Order: sequence, then structure tokens, then C-alpha cells
Amino acid sequence: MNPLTPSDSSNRRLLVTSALPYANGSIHLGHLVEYIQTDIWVRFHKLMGRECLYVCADDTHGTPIMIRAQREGIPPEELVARMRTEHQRDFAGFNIGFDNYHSTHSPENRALAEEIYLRLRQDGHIRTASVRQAYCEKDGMFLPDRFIRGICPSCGAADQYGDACESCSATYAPTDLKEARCAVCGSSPVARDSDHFFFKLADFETFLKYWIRSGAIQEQMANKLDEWFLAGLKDWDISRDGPYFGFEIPDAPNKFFYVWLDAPIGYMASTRHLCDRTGRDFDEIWRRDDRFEVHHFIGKDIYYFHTLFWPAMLHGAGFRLPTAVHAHGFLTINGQKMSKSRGSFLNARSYLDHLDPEYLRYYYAAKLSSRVEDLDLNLEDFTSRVNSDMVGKVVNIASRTAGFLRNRFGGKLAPVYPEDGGLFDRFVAHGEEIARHYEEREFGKAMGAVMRLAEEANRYVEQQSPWELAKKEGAEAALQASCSVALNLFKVLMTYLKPVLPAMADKVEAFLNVPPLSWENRVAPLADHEIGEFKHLMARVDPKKIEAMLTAARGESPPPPPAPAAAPATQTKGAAKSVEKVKTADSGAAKSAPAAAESHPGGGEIEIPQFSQVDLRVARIVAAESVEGADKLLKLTLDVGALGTRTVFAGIKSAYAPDALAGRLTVVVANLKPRKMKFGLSEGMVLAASGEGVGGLFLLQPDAGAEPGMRIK
RNA sequence: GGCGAGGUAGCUCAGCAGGUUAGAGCGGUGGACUCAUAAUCCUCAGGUCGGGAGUUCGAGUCUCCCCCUCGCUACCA
Repeated sequence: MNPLTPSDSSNRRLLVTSALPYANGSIHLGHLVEYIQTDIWVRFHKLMGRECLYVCADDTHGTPIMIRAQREGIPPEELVARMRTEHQRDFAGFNIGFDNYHSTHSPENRALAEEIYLRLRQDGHIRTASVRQAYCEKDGMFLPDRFIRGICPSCGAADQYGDACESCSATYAPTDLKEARCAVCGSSPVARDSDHFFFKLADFETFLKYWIRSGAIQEQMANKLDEWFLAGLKDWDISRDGPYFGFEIPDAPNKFFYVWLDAPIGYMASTRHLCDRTGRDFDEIWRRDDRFEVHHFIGKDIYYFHTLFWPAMLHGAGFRLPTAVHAHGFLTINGQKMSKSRGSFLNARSYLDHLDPEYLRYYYAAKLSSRVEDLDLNLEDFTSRVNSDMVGKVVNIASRTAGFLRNRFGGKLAPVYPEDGGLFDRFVAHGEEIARHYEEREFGKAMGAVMRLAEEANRYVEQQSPWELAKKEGAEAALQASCSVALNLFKVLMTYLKPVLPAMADKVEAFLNVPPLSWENRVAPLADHEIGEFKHLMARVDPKKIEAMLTAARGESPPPPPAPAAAPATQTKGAAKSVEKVKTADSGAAKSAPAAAESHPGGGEIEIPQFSQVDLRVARIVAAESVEGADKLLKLTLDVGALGTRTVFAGIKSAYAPDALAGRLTVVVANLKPRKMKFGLSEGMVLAASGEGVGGLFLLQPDAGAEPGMRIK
């Protein structure tokens, strides 16, 4: 038997977690893949009558939180509290049913982090070493790589992070960066030594090698981990110098636990909080492994924290190990990675403002498997799938038969469950297969099985033709019988869908006038029973609302303007590629076919507000010079009046000599997102005309009298 | 550059211990019906299974090479 699917025993007890969302950002649809996946799994186990505890918490520590709080002028505790409220509200909106939601900035977490650390230290798994790091004297703090910006030592690109160049992909130490600056205050950092604490991961190599092949993690993940073993396990730096928002390390003043040290411990802290609240025994869950299963659901991006550090920490500190770590892939939207700049970054809140959460729960369920695969949210597919499966197939069974029972029989089902040729029993029997799919996290297969049954139920109604029976004299019993059968089939299906659609299940329970549906009680058909009034169980997805959601999302972070025809044709290869992606994403989000939109980048109508998003300005070319190493680019220095001076790299060298440009006026896209190019930062785009197959490039120029900085509209 | 995942009908995906005419849902076509949220039921629609080579009596299904997409990573976890 697959170790990931423990044998079914009715007295299974489980603790289940989703990864802790970071308190620095909002919940988005990508996060929700995981929370919905976990929630469905948890609800399934509860539906089966098992004890299943679902805990989570906000992940609150680290430099990004500290700095953001500073910028907002509030204490980090306040920021963290606010984000937690927001997160919990979003989760509630999607019916994520945590049994406990806590915070890593909690006394429980501090106590457990200290306990684990001290235990590891006592057993010799912690060592100290001096580390040289960038230090900002003005801010009085060490700077993580991401908080250092400077010029890439390899290619000279400006404004790069301290660890790697986004322009040329070079990697380096922060100390190699030219003209390094603190990302917070802009001053130059200095190198400074400091003692750090390291967790000696290599002490656990043998144990880990065994554990990752024990069936606790997916094979794909285990394969990837082999790479790390091959490279050799390195000690893990678990301390940070103050100021740092986190927990101070025992016996080490002004040293704090690195955020990733105490984050997974948050699973335990939340458990403890739950136990204290409900009188359960924490030790029974986390200090021994024969009472509870412990399952972590995570994204594939954080697998090494959960499959190397985390089990090693637990093992070293004398706690139990997770029963399993389940990783899922990333979300794409219309085939593309979610992206703020492409306007496809959908927050949980934006979705909830326009659409029913149950749509998304079903759609994700229909596409989720146990494998580590990315999941694509294709919005057209989303609409047709939800509408046809949920409304057309499932809800329809009830909606087409409830009326007869209500109008002709006062809502009464047949006094005895009618002869149905074994249909009901087969529906019940399919529960075993569906349960197995749920258990194995093959939700897509589970949904497929349910839909096949829904089709069968509709076929049954078709064959019985209650609307014919309703017209026939003396066919009352047959009419009542066929509708009773259909509704009983519907009830079984809703039981199967309850983990995915808790809100609809509630409505159905009210409609059928029955106690909460459970896996066990699905076997008993309803007879001699009065149902309630049938009301709409689910509205169809309205494509207009999807459009509204996308528009709103774009409004939150305006995308680059639609590619003007005169975009400089010469950019680096990588940059050109990015521009194309932007186009594809935009056309994909619109209702026109992507292929058609791509072949006519200028096609498709837009509204004035969209056009107004492009800030076109008159600019005077103050200076123009050729760029060393670039054969098509000219570096232009532009005077844009009140907007100041801009540097723009334009691909017009083939048509203009630098000397001929100085002093003349032209048009610039002033709000184009600055693009890092190999030769420096380009802060806009000048407009020029060019024709397909026709040579030449013609820079736009306003009539005499225009002044630099004037808005063009 | 390294590693991982993937490229199957218009769309979303199954299939893969190699074996009869490659499947499903949606969309599309034609028909039926009118109870139902223009839902449902029946029928049809024929995609060189990314390209090439190989193994085999026989390959989406195995091997090798190549192309493309996505992601991670780049002696820094």
C-alpha cells in the first residue's frame, strides 16, 4: 500500500496544515490553490467522520515586515495584526475552515522555538561562526541581499539586487556590487563582521536520506532533493542581528531567530493554541507519532524548508516527524504566471468582490491532482466548466424535479423508496471510488466521477419523462416516484461534492430538509419525507463579472500601455521577449482569441480611459549619444519639463545621427515602466513611425510652439 | 548553464506494465424534448498524439537526438 494513503480506519486522527502566508502581502488566487486543496481534503476527512484538525497562522517575522512597518510609521506588531485580520477575512470568504488560525508572533511560538533551539544546542547541532555582511550605519542594521541595490559588477546594469543581476543573470556577493546603496535610506553600506548561529544540517544527512524515501513525500520531490544531497548539505544560518522583527535567541542578546526558523514552528504553535483552547493534549499530537497523522500542504517553492530543515529540526529536538508533506504546483492565469505588470495579478479580495468562491473551489478541485503540477486558471474554461458541470448537470437534477413534488405532492417524497433498477445503490457504491480519489488528493478524478454520475441522473430523468407523467391520468405514483429517485440521486451527489462546495451543501440540506450530509448517511434514501422549497443553489458565472474583476485588478496596478506601433525595435533579446509576453497576457485576458490579437497588435478597440493611461509628453532631446556595444541604440537625454530629465534608450541609430537629434522636440511615453537594459535604465520610450518592409524610421515631432512636458491627449 | 515539469482534437485534460478503428468534458454540427438557471437527451464531428531516428511483429506509450513552453537554480539554501 502506498504510504501516502494510510489504510482506512474509522478512528484515524489527523492534523493538517497549509503553509503560513507571509504578513507582508495579501492573499491572492495563487495562495488559494493551496488553501482550497487543503480545505477540501480536511472537509473530506471530517465528512468521513474522522477527527481532523486544520491549523494555520500568519508568518510575521523578518526584515521585510520590519521595514514596511517603519515606512508606514507603525510598530510591526500593528502591521502584523492588521494583515492577519485581512488574511482571515479573505480565507473566510473562500470558506477555508481552519480549526485554528494563529500567528508566529505569539507566546506559544516563542516558547516552542526556544525549546527546539535549546534542545538542538544542547545536543551539539548548533555552531557559531563569524559572517561578514553589508551593514548600513545610518539605519544601524545589517542588510539582507535584497535590501542592497547597486551596479552589476559584471554587465554594469544599474539598480540591481545584492545577490544577482536581473539583466545579465550574473551572481555575486553583495560586496562586489558597484556603488552599493542601502535600499532603505540610500547610503553606502560598509562591511561588518558578526557572529551567527548555524544549524548543522549535515548531522542529519543519513536520517534525511532515509526519510525522504520513506513515502512521506512525493517521488518528484525526493528526486529533486537528491540534488541537494549530491551538492552536500550545508549548515543553515538561523540567526539575524538586531534590529530584527522576531524572537531574540536565548543567551544571545540582540541576536534573533531567522524568520524561516520559527515559521514552520508556527504549525506547532497554532496546534498548541488550539489545544489550550479546547482542552486537547498537544503532546499527543506532536511528541508521539502513533495517535495523529500530521500532514503539511505546501507549494513546491518551499519544499526544501519542509523536507530538509524542518524534519531535521523536529528529529533533532525530539519531536515527531510529519506523516507526509504534499507539494502542489503554481497557478497560472490564462497560461501565464500571475503578474502585477500584466494585470493578471488577482487578489482574493478582487475575486470575492465579483464572483462566488464556490466557482473557484470547484474549478480548482476539477483540475487538482496529487502531482506537483502547475494549474492553469483559464477564465473562459472556468466559465464554461462551472456553468455546465455545476449548474447544467448537478443543480439541474434538483431544479427539474423539485417543482413537481412541490406542486403536485406538497413536497412529499414517495412513501417508500421506489424501484429504480439499482440506480441508487450504484450511486452509493461509487462513493468508494470517489473517497479513494479524495484520499489520494486526486480531486480532478473525484470530480470526473461525480460528473459522470450526474449525467447518468439526468439520463434517468429523461427516460422517466416526469413532464409526460404529469399529463397522464393515473400516473401520479410514477411521477412522484421518478422525482423522488432523482432527488435521492442528487442528495448522494451533493454528499460527494460537500468537501468542495460547503456553502451549496448547506443550501441543499435546507432544501432537502435533512440533517448535515455525511458520507455514512448517504446510503439511506429519503422516503416519506417532506422537502423544503427549492431555491436557486448557484447562479451561472457571468462573463461580465469576470471582465469587471479583471478591470478592477488592472486598476489596482495599471499594466503597461498597449504596445504603441513605434516601440523601438531594438531591445535586448530578453527585453523583447518580455514585451511579447505582456501582449499575450493582455489579449488572453480579453475575450478575443489570443492568436488573432497577436497577429494584429494594434487591432481591437479600446476605450478612452484605456488610452488615457498612456502618459504621452512632449520632450526635448537635450543630448543624444551612441552606446558602446549596442549597434542599434542611441542613448537620449530628454527634458520633459516638469517631469524632469529622463534617460531613454531608443532603437533609432539606423535612422538618426546623434548630432542631428540634439535640441529637437519629440514625443515620449512618460509613464512606461522603467526597463533595465544591458546598458542602463531606460525611463520611457520615444515614438517613431516605421512601415512593414519599408525602410526608414521617422521620429515624431510636435508642431512649433509645443513645450517640453506638455501632455499629449 | 544545471535541474524539474510539460508539449495528445478549437479549449481544459485522460490515456502511457507498448498491442484491435487514440479517449472524456466543454465548444461546434444535426436532431429530440420542453420538467429545468436557453438547462437536458441522442447523433456526428476524424487530432500525422512537438520534430527526427532507433528498439520491436507492433510505440502518444520504451531508447537517443533536436525544437518549443513553463518553473526552479546558478558553488549564496
